[in-house]
Amino acid sequence: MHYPNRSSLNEDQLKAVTTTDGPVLVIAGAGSGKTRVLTERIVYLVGEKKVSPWNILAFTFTNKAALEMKNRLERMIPGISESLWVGTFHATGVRILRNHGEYIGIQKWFSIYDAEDSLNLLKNLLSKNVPQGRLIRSPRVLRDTISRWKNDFLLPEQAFERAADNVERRMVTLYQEYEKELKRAKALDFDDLIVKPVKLFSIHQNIKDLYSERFRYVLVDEFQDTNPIQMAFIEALSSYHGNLFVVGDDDQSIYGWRGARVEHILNFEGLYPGTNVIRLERNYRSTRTILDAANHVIAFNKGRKGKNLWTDDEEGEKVKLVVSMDEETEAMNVLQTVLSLLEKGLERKDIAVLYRTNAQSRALEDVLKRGSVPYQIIGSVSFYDRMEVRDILAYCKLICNPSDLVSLRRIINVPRRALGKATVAKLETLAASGGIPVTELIASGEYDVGAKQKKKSKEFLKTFRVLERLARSTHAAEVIEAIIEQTDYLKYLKENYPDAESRIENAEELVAAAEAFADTHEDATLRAFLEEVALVSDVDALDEEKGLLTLMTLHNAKGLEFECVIIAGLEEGLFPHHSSLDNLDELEEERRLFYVGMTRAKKYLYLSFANMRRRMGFIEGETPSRFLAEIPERCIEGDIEGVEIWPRTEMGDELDGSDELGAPKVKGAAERKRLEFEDYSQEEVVYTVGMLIYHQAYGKGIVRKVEGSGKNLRVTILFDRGSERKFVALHAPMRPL
DNA sequence: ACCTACACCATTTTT
DNA sequence: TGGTGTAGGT
Ligand SMILES: Nc1ncnc2c1ncn2[C@@H]1O[C@H](COP(=O)(O)OP(=O)(O)OP(=O)(O)O)[C@@H](O)[C@H]1O
Repeated sequence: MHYPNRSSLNEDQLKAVTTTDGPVLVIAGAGSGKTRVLTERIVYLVGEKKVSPWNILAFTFTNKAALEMKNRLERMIPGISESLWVGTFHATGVRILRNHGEYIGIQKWFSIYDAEDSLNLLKNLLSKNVPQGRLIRSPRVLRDTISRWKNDFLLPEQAFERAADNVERRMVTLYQEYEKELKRAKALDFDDLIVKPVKLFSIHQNIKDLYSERFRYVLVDEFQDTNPIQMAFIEALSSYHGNLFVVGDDDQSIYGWRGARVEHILNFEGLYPGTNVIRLERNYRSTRTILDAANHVIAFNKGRKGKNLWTDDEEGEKVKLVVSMDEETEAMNVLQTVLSLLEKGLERKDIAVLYRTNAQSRALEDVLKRGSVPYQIIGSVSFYDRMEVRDILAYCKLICNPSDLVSLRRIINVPRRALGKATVAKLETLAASGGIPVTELIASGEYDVGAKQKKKSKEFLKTFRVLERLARSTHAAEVIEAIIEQTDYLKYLKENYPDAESRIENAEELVAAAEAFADTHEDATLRAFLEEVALVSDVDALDEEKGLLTLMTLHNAKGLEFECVIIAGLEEGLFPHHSSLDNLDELEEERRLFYVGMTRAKKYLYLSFANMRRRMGFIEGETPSRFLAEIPERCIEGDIEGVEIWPRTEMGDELDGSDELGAPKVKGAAERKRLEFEDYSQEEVVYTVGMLIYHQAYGKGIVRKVEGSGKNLRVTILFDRGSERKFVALHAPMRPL
């Protein structure tokens, strides 16, 4: 067989596949086949250039993408995936640390902390530092800041230099203490999985050489969303041979908020002189109309490399705009749309509903349940985030790593063992001064607590020892079963939670997950299972077999494609989101996100907008997203299932007089309709209890309650139709009667 | 130590 | 609207 399979690649793709040596930058537009290029390139290297798969390292954005790539490669060249490294940055980092972490004092079986574990650690830290602790109000902000520093490759010292004020300097101090605590717990947080390998490479040149000499070819997917620490990781790993191949699309950079730098792709040639730049501009995914619409939207962004994405595909159907009264109606319209598409012969797995925020999934979920359309939600509350699952996993982590304080704190009193805050704090300090894990302290018996807590703590240790021994001799599923049994966890759930039933199901599902893990992995130890669990992402759970309609955020949809895409919630303040409205860079990132969403669609694209939406408990009037006005009129139509189309005007008009951030001043009917809403708010209406009002959407009602004042004036209305709702008076489309 | 009630506040997106 | 943190009672 000859590699590559030339008939399945166009000229540019072929060039990207066969340009093997030196730095190569592939600017791959949406749907231009970069997945195919990446795969074929590896096949070409191994099949034609006789490169050993052992010498190849490829980074993907998700574990699922890595698995799919391995499977595809395996089909083409059986046996290839055994020695080839394909994975996410984090998975690769873990692999390196398990092998060589000991060189920088990381024990082989460190715990991996996810965002919630990190948060718990920080909360505990803050509670210990009462006096200064007040300077930092939100542990979440602290956690995100530290994470951001790590992703920016800023060690505490460097972060301190840049700290702008006392609050930030205090955060740096806490960053340092947090690092110490992690070390004490023999744990790494998620960001460390890349930070530590980079540190390892910088301290031990020989280890760096070991890897970079091995990896003659390094490939990176989704390069536009790499952050500085990942870049340092890539640089180190490709340093010896310099055959670095990166693929990305500056127009699809959507993770700037967590430190990703588009500059990596924009300045790549400067960083790597002699780079071969290849552009893939032929789109194989979408219809001409969808591509036309998406191209126009993204053209509103300044500061892009610019590309001319084209397709030979048919014109296809127009983009459809659906307007609804409120989010419930929107959900119902989505359901209607889905049902009509199914009638047309599409399958559920061909349809995705995308939205900006996870909160939007609720209304959709309710309606889909009632409509009995089988669906899956990616993200939101992930299975591994459930309290009961986390409890059991905390037992697992503690068993593998008794120093893991965060896990210990979580479960030492779950189920209740009379070991409360005071007792645990005492045990912790004592253990810390002896430099031993709390479990060992209990074993030594050298601690002074109440008689009851001493007895209970000994009992806890006994259970722990049994589980520890079990973990050494058997696989994960059995250990987890034993945890549930030995601790009488299900009884605890029944006695303390009214919704115990579903929690018990989740506990059982965790056992099933561990069993499934054993079926597919040679190493099914508890440690291996924990590692897998720590690294899974939400999209990894995406199911394409069971024929499910898919609901997920636009971020999660990156890299995927569907026959039909429905994007919900196209409203100012939601998409683009509030927080990005006063910053051009962030606004442009929102636009890229919209672009990513649009370009997921192969044949059908629906855009949905609601006139009202519940936000933080209140109902607010919404105006259509500026992004809608950026779609040329020729590409879009409305009137789906009897819903009125949002009236639109010509592009030129819309651009005219747009403000600095590109918010178009829409003229014509759309503007008129919007003004109708805003007119209400301009009258300074004084609402009093008992006043009769008319609401644009809900009809007549009576004021039941008035709270707050000015911008925050809230009124509760009981409508003649029977419902009672609360509004922000300023935004509500209503007037007194 | 543990439970309940209440006040507060946050909400963007996640490997 | 909801989840979380805390005060006060048992
Ligand atoms: N040479 C080709 N001929 C025909 N179809 C192709 C070719 N290359 C790729 N495709 C098809 O184009 C579609 C998009 O490919 P792929 O998912 O790799 O795009 P992508 O570049 O990763 O897009 P994005 O950046 O938007 O995620 C796929 O369905 C793929 O099968």
